[in-house]
Amino acid sequence: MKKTSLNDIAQRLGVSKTLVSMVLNGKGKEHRISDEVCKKVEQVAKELNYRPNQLAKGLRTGKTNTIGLIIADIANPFFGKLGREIEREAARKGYRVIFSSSDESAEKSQQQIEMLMQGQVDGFIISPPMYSEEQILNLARDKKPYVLIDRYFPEIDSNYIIIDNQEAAYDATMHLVDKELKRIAFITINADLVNMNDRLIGYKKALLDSGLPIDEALIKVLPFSHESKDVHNAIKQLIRKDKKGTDAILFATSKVGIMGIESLISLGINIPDDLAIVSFDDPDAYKICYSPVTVMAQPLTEIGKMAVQVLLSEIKNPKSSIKTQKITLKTNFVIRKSCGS
Amino acid sequence: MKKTSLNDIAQRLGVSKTLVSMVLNGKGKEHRISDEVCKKVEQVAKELNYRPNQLAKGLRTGKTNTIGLIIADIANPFFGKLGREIEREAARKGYRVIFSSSDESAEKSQQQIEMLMQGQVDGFIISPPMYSEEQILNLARDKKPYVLIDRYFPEIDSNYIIIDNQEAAYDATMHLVDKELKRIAFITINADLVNMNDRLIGYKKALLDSGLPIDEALIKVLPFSHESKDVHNAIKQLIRKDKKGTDAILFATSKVGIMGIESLISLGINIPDDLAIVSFDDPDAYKICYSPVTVMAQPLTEIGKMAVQVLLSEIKNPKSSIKTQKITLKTNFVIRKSCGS
DNA sequence: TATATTTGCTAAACTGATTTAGCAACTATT
DNA sequence: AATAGTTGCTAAATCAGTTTAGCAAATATA
Repeated sequence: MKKTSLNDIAQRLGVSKTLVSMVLNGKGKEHRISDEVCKKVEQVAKELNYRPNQLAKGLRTGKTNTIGLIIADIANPFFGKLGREIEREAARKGYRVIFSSSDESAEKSQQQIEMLMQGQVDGFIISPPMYSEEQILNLARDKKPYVLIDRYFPEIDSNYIIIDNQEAAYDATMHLVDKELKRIAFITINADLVNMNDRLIGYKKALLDSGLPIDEALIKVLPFSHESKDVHNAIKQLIRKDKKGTDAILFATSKVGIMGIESLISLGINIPDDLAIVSFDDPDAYKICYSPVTVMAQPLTEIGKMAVQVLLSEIKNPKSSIKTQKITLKTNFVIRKSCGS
Repeated sequence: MKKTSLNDIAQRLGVSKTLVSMVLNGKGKEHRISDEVCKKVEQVAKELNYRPNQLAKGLRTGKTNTIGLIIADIANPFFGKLGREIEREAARKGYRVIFSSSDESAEKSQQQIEMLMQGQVDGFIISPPMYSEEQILNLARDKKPYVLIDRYFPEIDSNYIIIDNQEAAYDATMHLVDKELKRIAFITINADLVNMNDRLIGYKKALLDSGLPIDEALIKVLPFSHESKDVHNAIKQLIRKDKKGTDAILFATSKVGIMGIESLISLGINIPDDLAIVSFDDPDAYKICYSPVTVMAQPLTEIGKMAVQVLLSEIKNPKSSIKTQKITLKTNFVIRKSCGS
């Protein structure tokens, strides 16, 4: 049972495949094909269960209706949820999505972009790893539509959808300040990424605006490829009894936060009585902690939708690439028990 | 800056594109192309940064080096992690992965399969939703390679990779029995899927083998599209003080388990003192509960690897479709605090 | 020396669609 | 009646590769 092609339909009806193609693309009227013939073509197409070969179509038209999505790790719930939203919106617009996890490695992301550049995707949605500026510039040079998400490169004029990281960190910190907490720690990762930087800036700004000192001992920058033990060490340093101690911790990512809570539990620290915590992102895990975690949740549905929309607008109207779309969304602050309600 | 094609290379060297194609596919020797020419071709290809157009290649060869993955929901950490493993193994073998979330809907899965059947994937890895037997049979009829994961249809002879759900549920239940817990509840979902059925069977079998009665009041079958409130109601019924109460709960999925724990927390139930719990699957959330959850973890890396390997073996050697590969893997029982000890 | 084989390469067909250019046959206009 | 325009359709080019069949020249064999 071979797949039916345009030619099969054409031959069966004794017409040209040109005609069949036109009719099935809804251009029958436009090309003045008689109604009678149009109907016959459509009927036979249905009968033979015709599905156009997307490869042939793509080869000829240069469009594949496929989006390449490059994120850090699809197993990370943050990217999983974001990926789902992107998939959903793309499907709504008739697009498929190819996922690739870059593990935050510029090298892998480079390989993946190259692989997908070989005529298989119409554009990219990318959460670019550190030091991948070159790749992004290459995309622009090759006139391949793309949108960055989660972070961007300030020195590159590109489309992007991000959240206001500075403001989010500022608000989260201020919430802790308002609870009369004085020694507020910040645990983040050593990533040379604009979003991480902005979170640090927001945190510091909030302290400054509140007249609190910025104590470098309270700012823990974990190695980029951080593991449980790195977080555990940082936390042990923060809660050392002989030092002045810590009243609260702001976690820069949920990955760090989850490890952090694991660590705090193992140390017998009571949240929020001994220590208040607030974290970026909102994984399920935070809802079933003994003290559910107050979070700065990202509007994943919005981000996904906007990313697809911006990308498609660029795919469909390449001239618009003159003016890039830079979109900053608001976060949702969700107050739970972890910072003392 | 147009993309360079085979022809560009051929013209620049004054040779045929046939030759260039042969050389770049490593068939220079085989076709007795002189070493000198081979070298020149390779050099120019590198110079012009030549990347073959995969659409053209796919059109001619009928191979796309792409796998279609259809799962319930990529935002669900279970499928996220599994997807990641599949992606990893596929990449290792030079394959890309197109993800599609079916939301456990046969209709959506049908649409997605159809979409991807249009010449874009070489084969499928599918976690088939209920009542999608027809689609699977169609795949077989169209001679499209595929592998089922997580569940399968007993009446269809197909490749699949699953875990031993009966044994897993049996062991989990037995662990609770060994703790001298008598009234062991089972919360599952109303899914007409072989994996869910097997879990129920394993649970019942363990009770029988232990001489414990099977009390239907302890078996809560939630609606298929279950929400928090469904779980909450089930749990309220289980712990009603006027009834005999419940000593332990076995959750059939982590989605149910997470909602269940949320519910138990809100009701002020202490785990494991008031109630022991064990769950299938092992999301991050279970590690940072107040009482980290004892789980029956699935070997996701194994499942992903095997799925890709079985699929590729079938893609590369279609005759082997005579004998299907049915693989059942062992689960890992991870004992944590949630069931005492 | 004549024939057979090997070497090194190419032309053309093919995959399955879209798109351009254009051809009959018929109708309308002058 | 001659010209112009419309209607309804098709042939062929095109996208960028792979693959088949085969050719001329060089070399080997009888």
